[in-house]
Amino acid sequence: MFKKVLIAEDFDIVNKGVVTTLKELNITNITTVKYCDDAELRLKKALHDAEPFELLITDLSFNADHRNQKYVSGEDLIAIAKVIQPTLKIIVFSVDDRLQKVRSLIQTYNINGYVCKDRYDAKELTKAIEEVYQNKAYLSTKVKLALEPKSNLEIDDYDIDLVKFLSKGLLQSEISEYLKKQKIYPNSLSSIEKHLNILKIQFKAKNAIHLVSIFKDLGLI
Amino acid sequence: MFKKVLIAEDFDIVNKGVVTTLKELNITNITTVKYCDDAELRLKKALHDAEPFELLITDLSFNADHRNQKYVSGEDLIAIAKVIQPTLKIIVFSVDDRLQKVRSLIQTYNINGYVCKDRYDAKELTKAIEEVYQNKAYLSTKVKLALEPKSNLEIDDYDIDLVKFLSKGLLQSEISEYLKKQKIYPNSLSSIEKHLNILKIQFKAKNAIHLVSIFKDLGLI
DNA sequence: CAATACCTTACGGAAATCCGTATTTAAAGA
DNA sequence: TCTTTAAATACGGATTTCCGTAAGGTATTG
Repeated sequence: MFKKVLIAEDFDIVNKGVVTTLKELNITNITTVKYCDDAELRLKKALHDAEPFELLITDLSFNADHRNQKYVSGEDLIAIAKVIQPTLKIIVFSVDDRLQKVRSLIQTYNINGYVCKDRYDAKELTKAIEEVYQNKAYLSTKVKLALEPKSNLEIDDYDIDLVKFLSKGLLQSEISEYLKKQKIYPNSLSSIEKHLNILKIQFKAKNAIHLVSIFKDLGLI
Repeated sequence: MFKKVLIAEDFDIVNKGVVTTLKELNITNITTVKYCDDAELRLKKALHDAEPFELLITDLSFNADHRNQKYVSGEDLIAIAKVIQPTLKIIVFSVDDRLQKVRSLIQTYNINGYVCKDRYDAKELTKAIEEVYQNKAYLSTKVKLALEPKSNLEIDDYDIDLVKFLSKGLLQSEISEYLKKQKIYPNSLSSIEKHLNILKIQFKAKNAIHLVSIFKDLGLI
């Protein structure tokens, strides 16, 4: 079993829960950090001391607070971790169950496991650690479909961003301007209208306000 | 210290974290449930066996799954718990940090503590348990302001309803129609526009979508 | 390579909103 | 009762969204 594990998770209580779960697996050398920046330091130091971590378990979202941080998300952390120590095994542990997100993490960073925070997450986390230790990949049942071909019900980040812009009060014309500046396509007003319209149909929203409201309720934005 | 505690929390890992925290307080008689309905049964049984729980620590939101539930939220659970056992101490443990929510829980159910899931939540939860044991109330620093007198920024129910209607996708003209049917005044389209406009200025919202978004973030709707 | 399917973009008219101004109504005070 | 003040309503024009149609571009497939 893994000997040395790093946990990056901002909530105290979740940290405790993960530690308890690891101890049940007889893993004793456990380090926990509440900030991604701390995780980077720990990874570097361990490597420098020739006692590298074997596994990183990380959350995706970290609440911002008074401490100014270089890396603000689990994704940032994963990116830098893979640079520091390419062989490091990584399991993501997050409430986020969007297939799109999972898929992109697998494709971009080649993460080894993805466990959703959920009713039976302790069991799944345990299983994930065991599987990853045996060089297998592990995905929570909730996101197993991530590797399947895309379903047409899925919303991609582009569409989520559109709704997010709306929720911040931008006009559709302003969104178009912004996307053009960022060279993100499609960016015509017409396309934005169309995408939003499709979303409205998919989510049975009566209008843009309703759509934003639904997205907020679903936690998509 | 409390002898017998019930924890209602759907996520495994958080459950483990809370249990670990309680054990550090030398509380040994701990029951955890993942569904509100189970919590109700446990409370009733304990009372019937003349070994009632002294403290309930409950989350507010519970993910829905295949199991059909009578009580779907922590608030539902608190309501029924207070009926079953009015003397039960209750601490809410939630990520929700909306003052409006906290205030309403205190006023409606007279809960004893409210701890926000956050970076230092284990410490706060510990503190909350100790304080509540001494018959004091405890609120996380994040939501301490909930008990302060209402600021003049707070808005009346009429205005909140307007924004709520918007969030459900009603047109301003439809809202006007509805209010006329209900004989609620003011109900002219013009007045509705004006009220919404004042709200937009108060909350620095760029447009109606933004306003709804802000209201949702503040937990006003 | 042609047929097709799909996506982006463009355009125009209808509907809804935003916003300023003016008028009416209701409440409050002298 | 008469003024004063504030709120509710009415109205019009500008802006934005909504929605259908159509043209152009690109990738897929037989």
